[in-house]
Amino acid sequence: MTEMPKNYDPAAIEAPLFAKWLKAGYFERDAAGFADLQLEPYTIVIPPPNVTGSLHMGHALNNTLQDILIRRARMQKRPTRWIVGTDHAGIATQNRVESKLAKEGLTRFDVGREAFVEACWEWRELYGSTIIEQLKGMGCSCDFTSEKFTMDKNYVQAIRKVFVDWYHAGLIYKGLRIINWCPRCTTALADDEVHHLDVESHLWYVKYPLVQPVGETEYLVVATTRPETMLGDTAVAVNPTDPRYLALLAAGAQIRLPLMDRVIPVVADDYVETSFGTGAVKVTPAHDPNDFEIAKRHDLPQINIFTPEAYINENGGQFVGLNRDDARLAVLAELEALGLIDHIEEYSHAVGHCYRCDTVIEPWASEQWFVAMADLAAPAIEVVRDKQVRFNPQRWEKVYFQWMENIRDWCISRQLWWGHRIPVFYCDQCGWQDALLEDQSHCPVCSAELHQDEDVLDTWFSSQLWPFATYGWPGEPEHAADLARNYPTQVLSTARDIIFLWVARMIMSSLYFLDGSVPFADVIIHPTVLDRFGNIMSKSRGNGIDPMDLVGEFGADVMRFGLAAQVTGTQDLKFDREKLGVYRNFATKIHNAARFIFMNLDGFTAAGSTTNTVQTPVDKTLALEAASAAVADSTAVQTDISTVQPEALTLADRWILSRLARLTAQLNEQSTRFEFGSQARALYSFFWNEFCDWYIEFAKNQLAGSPAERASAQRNLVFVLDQALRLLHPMMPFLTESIWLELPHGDTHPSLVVADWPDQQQLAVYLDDQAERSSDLLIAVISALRSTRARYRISPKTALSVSIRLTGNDTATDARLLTALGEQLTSLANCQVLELSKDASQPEQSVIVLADDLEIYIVLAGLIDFAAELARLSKDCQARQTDAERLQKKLANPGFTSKAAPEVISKAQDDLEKLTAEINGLQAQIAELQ
RNA sequence: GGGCGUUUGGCGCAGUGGGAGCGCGCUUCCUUCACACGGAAGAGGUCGCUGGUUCAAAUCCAGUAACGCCCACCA
Repeated sequence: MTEMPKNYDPAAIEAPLFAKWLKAGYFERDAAGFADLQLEPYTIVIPPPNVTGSLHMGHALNNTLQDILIRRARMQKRPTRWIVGTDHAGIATQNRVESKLAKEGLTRFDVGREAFVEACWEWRELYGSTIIEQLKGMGCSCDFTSEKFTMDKNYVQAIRKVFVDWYHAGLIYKGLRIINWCPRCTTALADDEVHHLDVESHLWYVKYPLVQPVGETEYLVVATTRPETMLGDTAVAVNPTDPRYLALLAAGAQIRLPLMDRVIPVVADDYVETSFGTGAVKVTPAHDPNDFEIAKRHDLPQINIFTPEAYINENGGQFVGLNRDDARLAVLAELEALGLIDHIEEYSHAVGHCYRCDTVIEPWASEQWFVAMADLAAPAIEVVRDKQVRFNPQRWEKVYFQWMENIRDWCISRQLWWGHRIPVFYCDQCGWQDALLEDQSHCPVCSAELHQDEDVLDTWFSSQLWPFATYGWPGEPEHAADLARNYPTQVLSTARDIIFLWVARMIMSSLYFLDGSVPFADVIIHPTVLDRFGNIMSKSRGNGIDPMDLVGEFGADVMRFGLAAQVTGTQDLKFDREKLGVYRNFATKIHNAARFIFMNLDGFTAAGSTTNTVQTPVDKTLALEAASAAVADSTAVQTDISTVQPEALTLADRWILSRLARLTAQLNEQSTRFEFGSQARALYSFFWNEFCDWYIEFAKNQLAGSPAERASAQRNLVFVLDQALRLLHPMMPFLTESIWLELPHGDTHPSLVVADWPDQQQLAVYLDDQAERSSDLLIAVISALRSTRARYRISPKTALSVSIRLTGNDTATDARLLTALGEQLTSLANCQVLELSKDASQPEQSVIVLADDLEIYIVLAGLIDFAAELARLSKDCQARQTDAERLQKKLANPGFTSKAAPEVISKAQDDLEKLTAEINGLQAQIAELQ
């Protein structure tokens, strides 16, 4: 590879690489034979996106995180599978197809149920793969060979089994309740499918005349936010203890309901708060859940005044045919005309909206199917309490508990056509009814024709089975072994708004149907992706960003890394596309580091590098203890990570290898806690600030040195790059693969996708505190020289002389380390070292720069600006004096010396001593300059 | 009404008991043979506020303010 362009071009490499990976079968369970079948399988089920959907930023983030986990597990050789598929999304899909029909002037009723469902399937065939293709575009390594769908054949069987079992266990029942009705979707919704939004409205105080005045009282005033529902009022309720109404109650007062001319009672009910409004509540049993309960207690009739589309029906007298908004205006106008509006207050309250179409929900009395939740919830609470299922971050378990402990029965019937039809069959002849696993046409009792329930099930009723229905459950026995080996899955990653809708229900159904096993060990609740101002991204705000646009502009790797890097445990993610520029720069940096290495590999082959002839250390003065010995022993590092063996010959080599070992350990540790942001930052700073900024610079000297030095530098550059690419691969799969395939690492794996994850244990032999110390010393000296040059505008071409006085605790070691780095000092800072010892003296005409454990004297004969230098020294001295005073005060404090940890005290003492010496030195120099 | 989260340099964020870090932006210098999507050197913060615990608080506790999110049937 000789002609690498300066900039990384993702568009050119991503699609072909992905196609190659797919063709090779790397994403399938046994990863084309590379997985170690002895290891525990690693499975994630994707939260199935809606077939109607296209990728949004939340998906982009969520699927990035899952792919990071999956790719890493795959490189660790666990049998890995990321199960992918789509959700039939009852309401959403039905809405799409209905609006398509509407364009032809048709409704679903015009075409009929069968043809409509057929149209839904066609729609899915046409558009259902959009989001799957987008996942591929992001580089997601799902097992695309067996895509699942929540209406697959076996899935239908799963649904029926669950329904029938629960029905026969008495957990599913039908009942007349006030449910949430969406008049646009014309279906019932579950409580958690309703979004409550605060709406600025009014509280209307309406006079309800008594049939017979009680004393002076001729009417009651009721307060309401929904005056139009008065058409369905069947009582007025007051609190039985309310002194204002005791006389009325005693007299058995009755109301003549305005506009409807209906006589309704005044009832006493504890539900009524005396402090709100007038303490008198109009009771509309068919359109309010509380009123429904009051009506049950007082045996009041229910009058439904709405059609399914929320128009006033025939029970609404003169207002029949009006929609609910017009009805409100008309009712108010009429009441006003009759002088029955007492007064009006501004009032803001929460109003339910459909989570699919945003229409205002109508509480509606209706017969629906429910799941009794209490018995299912109890064990599901337990498994989270005893950590069989862990929430990450943990605080989300509180949200889960809160909901589960107050759980209400789940309305599962939907008045839709697209979905799993409720498998309950009725006989009109004899009244027989049952839930059946297989369709049946005739009554087993009287042989009359049966008919099936018209409703379909809530989409979440099928989604809850996703972790095991995707394994073919209950299609035993062929899937039983698969399920036994691979269940539970490892991780479920999702957004927080889905904890109730989905996560909780998967846990409950899994516990019930899979012998008490949980569906996954860890739940990751990832941050919400907000726009750059911190607003939720939404269609109505128009502030959404299409992830595929980002992939087009920056490449999938940059988007993935950028998203992962911004994940924290506590904050939502304010996403600014401009910020991706940072990560594009990082990708370019990686690209160019690789480019540099490729340009310097003349004469290098991986095969040549595998001869374990370790070169004699270049600097023999460095009889460096442990690390060198360990590395010289060729058995210390196995050859199955990469066949290129590094050589820790110089301090720089030892340093970068030590840092690499530390990074690997750190990533492994953070990964267990799902800390994606800190992993990304660790990778970023290792690669850029350590590998590129320093190691590659060090290596340039070695590359220009003897053939032995050059060969050693080459193999170390290849080794570290190879390892870094492995560590980066889960986050940036394309870029890393494109480089890795060209790199002569000697590894025979055909792709980084199935190569080995760096082995923390094997790398641990490179941990080397001394080498890390050496880089601190070197960097301190180089920085001192560079900043001095900058201050006095001294050209980098002007060679400088320095003397270094060592002031640390182990000056012998420091001297040795710095001596060994002399060559690096010369080339990176263009200087020569005059003296290096604990007794070094300050040369004539030099400036002093202090660093940790070093006093650096830089000879600047004829170059010093005395005024500037004096100012700088004074400032430096002052800062140190402030620190010294603080330490003196601290050490003089008996509380500190008696209570603080001994090491903390001795550190403070050391620091003070050091500071005092430094201050003396600085003052001497200041005196000299003055 | 209840719960959760956030508040650290201009902006976006790390940092959980021993004297604050990163990226962007900003200032100055450098187009020298990986990278100007670059390199080098700098400036910039009394860690929302008040009180407490502690020898020691950005970090623990209490209170308070602002912002955000979730749950909740006062019409």
